Amino acid sequence: MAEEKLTTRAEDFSEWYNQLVLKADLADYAPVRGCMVVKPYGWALWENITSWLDKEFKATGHVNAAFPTLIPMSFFEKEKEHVEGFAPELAVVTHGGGQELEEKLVVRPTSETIIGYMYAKWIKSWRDLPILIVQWGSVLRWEMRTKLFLRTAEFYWHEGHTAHNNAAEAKEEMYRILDIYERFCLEEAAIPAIKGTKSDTEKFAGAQITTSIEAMMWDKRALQSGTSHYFGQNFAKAFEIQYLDKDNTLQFAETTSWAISSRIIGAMIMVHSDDQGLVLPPRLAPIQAVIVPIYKKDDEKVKVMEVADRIFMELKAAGIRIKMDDRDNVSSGFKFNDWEMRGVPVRIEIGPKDVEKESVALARRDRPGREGKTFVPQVGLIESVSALLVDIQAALLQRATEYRDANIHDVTSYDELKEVVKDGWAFSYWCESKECETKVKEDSKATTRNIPFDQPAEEGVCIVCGKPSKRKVYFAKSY
RNA sequence: CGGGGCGUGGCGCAGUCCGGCUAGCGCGCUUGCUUUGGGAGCAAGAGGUCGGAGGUUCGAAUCCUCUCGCCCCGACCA
Repeated sequence: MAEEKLTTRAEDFSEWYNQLVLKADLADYAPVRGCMVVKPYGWALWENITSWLDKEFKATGHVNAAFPTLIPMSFFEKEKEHVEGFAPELAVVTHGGGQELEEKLVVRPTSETIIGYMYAKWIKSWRDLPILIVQWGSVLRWEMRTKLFLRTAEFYWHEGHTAHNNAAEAKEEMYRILDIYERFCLEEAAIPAIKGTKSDTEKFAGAQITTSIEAMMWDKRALQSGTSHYFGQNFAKAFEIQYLDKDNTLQFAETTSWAISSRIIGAMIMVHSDDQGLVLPPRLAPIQAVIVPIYKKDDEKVKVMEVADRIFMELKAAGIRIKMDDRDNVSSGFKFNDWEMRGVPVRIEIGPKDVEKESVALARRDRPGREGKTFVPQVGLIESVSALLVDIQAALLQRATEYRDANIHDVTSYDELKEVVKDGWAFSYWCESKECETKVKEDSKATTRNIPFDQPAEEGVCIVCGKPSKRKVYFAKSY
């Protein structure tokens, strides 16, 4: 329950975030270092996220399956870059049933290796391809510094793993998924994420190409909100995923993997929420509208509840995710603040005056306080609430888009770049060399986020070294 | 792993430097009455042995040693 005010974003953004997650009832700290408990309200939000994605994956031919949590240690040693990337953050099981294990087992930090192993077993012929499997579950990475949702030791996600019989199709798959992720961000989460390619230093351990969607948080830091990788034949060679092609030649498969994690909840918080608490996009909100009945005496209560109950049933029947707040032990003022803290998009207040006038008060969460309140007739309320939900969804996306665009700056000199990334993103030409990328990181703590797919027609020169450059990249401090 | 902070009823804290009598306070919780259109009021209650272990002492939340854990800031990452 939300008892008191939040630290404001301007005071201390990190503290604001920590308090918000707890007070909005999304998650709690678990008794294990770096781990979180996702509370029912947070999980309901996650379920709305996953069900949309699940539907999209199935619509594009993917199927779900489950692979084990424990992976033999030796699997990690088969792909050189992969093991180097993940070795520092592995949790290892050394004992089982009171005995020391002959081969240590790793708690999966990601499942490329064990799925690669299984694919090698399953794939024999070109007829077995493509194979398009998604696993929903959790993984564990021994993180040094953790934060609820954004970076926890254990986190929840889906990981898609596909195998194909040619590179073009595998790359197409990578881009197809990235498009789904982008649509999810735009249409569902109201986050204007930018699609692009990761630099060599930022790409996934073992990938040939890593693409990402990058979003700007309220504090203007970037958050990688989804990734899609093309592995070429790296994992196929490490795990011997081979098949006989139509011409009877032995070929290595081309594989991909991709993921969006529970971190996306952190992104939604940091993009939309305000000093009153959580703000959720209506399409994903577990509760889209809450009814707060207001009354003084018992005879008022009877009349108010009669109307409130009727409206509740009507809106519920219309498919709106609605909640009746009939708590008798807290004041209506408390309820207003409480539901604002929890980010419910629309609040419907029904009091004696509304019963009389056959109206209700509608309050929209994206404009907190009294400013967001309007009075509308009870007749046609389904339509007015539905329209308001659509309007809020659009307003959140628009506001986030304007904010993002206002804080991305085209820069043409290195000094300008260093200045801009202190409080925003810089967009500039870059020669794609590791040296220039490292220099920027050392000088300003900003890293390359991604090289967006949409590029200007003309070419330019690298912001750091001045050599000719064909593509522009985003530089920003990131989470 | 380095730096900082913190472990005292469910939550937030005071008390710790300068040991001492019944370990306080706010919020929350329970019960009752009055309240309810922007975080209600009064009254009566319940609830802790002070993160853990050892030590010093007549006496330890307080001093000493060890230990466990959490949070924040930096180097790695969805």
